[in-house]
Order: sequence, then structure tokens, then C-alpha cells
Amino acid sequence: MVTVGEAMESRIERLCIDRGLKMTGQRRVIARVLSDAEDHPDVEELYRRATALDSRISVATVYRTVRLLEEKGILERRDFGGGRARYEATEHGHHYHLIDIDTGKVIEFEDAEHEHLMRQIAVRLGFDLVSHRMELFGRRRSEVAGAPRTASSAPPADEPIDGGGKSR
Amino acid sequence: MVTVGEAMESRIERLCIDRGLKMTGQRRVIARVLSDAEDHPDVEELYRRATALDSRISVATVYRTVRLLEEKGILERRDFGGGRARYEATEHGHHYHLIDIDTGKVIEFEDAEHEHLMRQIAVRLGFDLVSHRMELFGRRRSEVAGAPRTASSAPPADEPIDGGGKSR
DNA sequence: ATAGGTGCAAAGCATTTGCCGCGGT
DNA sequence: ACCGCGGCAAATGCTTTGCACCTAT
Repeated sequence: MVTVGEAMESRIERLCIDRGLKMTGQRRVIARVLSDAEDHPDVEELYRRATALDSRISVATVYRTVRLLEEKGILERRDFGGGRARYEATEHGHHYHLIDIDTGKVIEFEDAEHEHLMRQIAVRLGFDLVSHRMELFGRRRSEVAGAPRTASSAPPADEPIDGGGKSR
Repeated sequence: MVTVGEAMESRIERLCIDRGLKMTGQRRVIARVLSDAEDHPDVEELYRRATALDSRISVATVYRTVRLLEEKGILERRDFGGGRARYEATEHGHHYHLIDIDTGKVIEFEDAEHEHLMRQIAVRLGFDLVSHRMELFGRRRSEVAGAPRTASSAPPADEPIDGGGKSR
């Protein structure tokens, strides 16, 4: 029988080790926080969650770690408007984001065709597509207009951003 | 016979007047710079061009004006990576941008279908699409592989970004 | 042992803002 | 005349960094 939870090496810690990164206590904690995150936290939020597990961590370290992991391709930086960078682990194939402009919640979705299309456009312009980004900003539909949608009319969302500041 | 060039009211000045904005000397200059711009300048660049026409302008005013015009829907803010906001006049229907990651040059292109597609996706997720953004980052193709393209193999580009700083 | 990591506080950058005199309408 | 505008410099907010100490490897 093996102890589960906090004791086990996190997915991201594994990736760090694989790339030969020195694993310090704070990196282990940050790696865990990132591995457990199911949303798109910004540095402040990561710092909050990390210090909750081990208070011997400074924001500077979170910034440094997050930058390092991004350079190593373990993390991806996102900009959903609001001035702060948000992070998510690189993994489960490309997906895109739709941001609820009223609540700040982020919905992920896939669009297999999209990347292919973008690649074609780039080629047509004489370029090889290296990367691309796309974000949708929307407002939840007031389901006044009859048309009943397939499933529950409240699609899964994730984290709120900020109470009500404008984007900049 | 009418004097042309600097003396005439610029396109953006017209828009400002139409929306009842008070037209000061500095706004007139900034409006002209924006009207004449065929690229996507950042605030620093706008400031440079504006002071070249009339030195009695401060960066603060450029920031204030650019923000005001964005709120009025006359300008659109862009983020091509690099930490500074870039601006372009709202006009000639939606188009997208492809950024040459080696030179920083920006190529504009259209994709009529795209917006429609994004709108559909949003609806499928239970949202009304309010806005969306998309940028492609690419590298000019080394035209080794035979396939001759239609026209000149050097598509039109515009402005360089910055000599060689990393995106952040 | 030793290259690299960390905390702390100061520095950096792009952008915003308070204050107050000045200029459009 | 009046309200908004612009200059200046200080303030902000996120992120980076210099320095001296500490710790994985």
C-alpha cells in the first residue's frame, strides 16, 4: 500500500526531473500546485496556493519557476485580458478558450479543424505556421429565444477572474 | 484650389468631431499621425511621430488620447507580443494578423469564414460571441520545395517591431 | 564542493493619474 | 465663462533582478 496525495511525486515534478531540473522544496510545491490546478491561475493565485502548502516560498520564486517551466515547454502562458499572465500545463492537445466577459470564467473547447486551417492560411501567405493563438470573448446567452439546446443549458466553466475590473 | 496635406482635416479627426470630441492641437496631430499610419505603431512610436509634427505633446497625452479613441471605437488595441500595445484604426472590415517571428513584421489577411465559424462555436457553448482575437506567428518559408506560388514570392509586409528582444 | 536556487527589497517597464494652469467651444 | 484637456511628475501594477546566503547534486 502506497501513500497517496501529497507524498507522491506530481506529474509536473516528474517532467522537471526528466529535464534535469534541480528539485528544491519550493519547486516541488509549485509543481504540485500546477499539477493539481484545473483552471488557469495567475502568479498571485499560484503563490497563494503554494504558500498554503509551504509558507517558505516567495513570489519571486513563483515568477522565476513559472518562467523556467514555460521555457522548458512544461507550462504555457496565456493572456485573457486583465493584465496578468495566466498559466496552464502543456498537455492534452491543443484547445482554445472562451472567456465569459461578465464573470471572467474560462471555458475550454477544441476545434480540430482550426489549426489545419490556420496552417493553410500561413502557407498561402508564404509562411510556415510556428504558433497561433485565439481567444473568444462572449456573454452567456439569455435563453429567451425558444430553441432548446441539447444538454443542460449551463455549460461547465472554471475559475472567476476578478470581481469586476475592466480589462485594463 | 484647396491646400492639401497637413492643412486638411484628417480622417480620424473627422471621426472625433463627429463624436463630439473637443479638438485640441495635440489631438489633431495625433489624429493625423494615426490617419497616416499604415502600420501598427505602439505608443512610443506614435509619440515619436507626433512630436515630429508638433513638439508640444507629452506621452501622457498620447496614452490618454489612444485610450479615449479606443473607447470611442475609433481605434483598436492589438497585442502582438512584446509587452506594448499596438494600435490601428478601426476600419476596412475585420482582418487578422500574421507576425513574422524573425523580423517582427506584420502581415494582414482576411478570412471571411472565420468569424462566422467562431460565432457558431460560441453559440454551441451557450454564448453570444462579443469579440474574438487571433494571431498567427510564423516564419517565412524557405522556398526550396519547388511549388511556384502565384505572384511574387515576397508578400507585402509592414513594420518591424524591435531589433531582437524576446517577447517578454 | 559548487553550480544553481531562493528571499528580500529595489529596480524596471508600460501605463495611469493627481494637480493645476490653459485652451476649445 | 466653463468644462474639459494637457504637461509634469509621482504613482501603479506586474514582473524582473542584484546581492548574499543556502541547498540539491
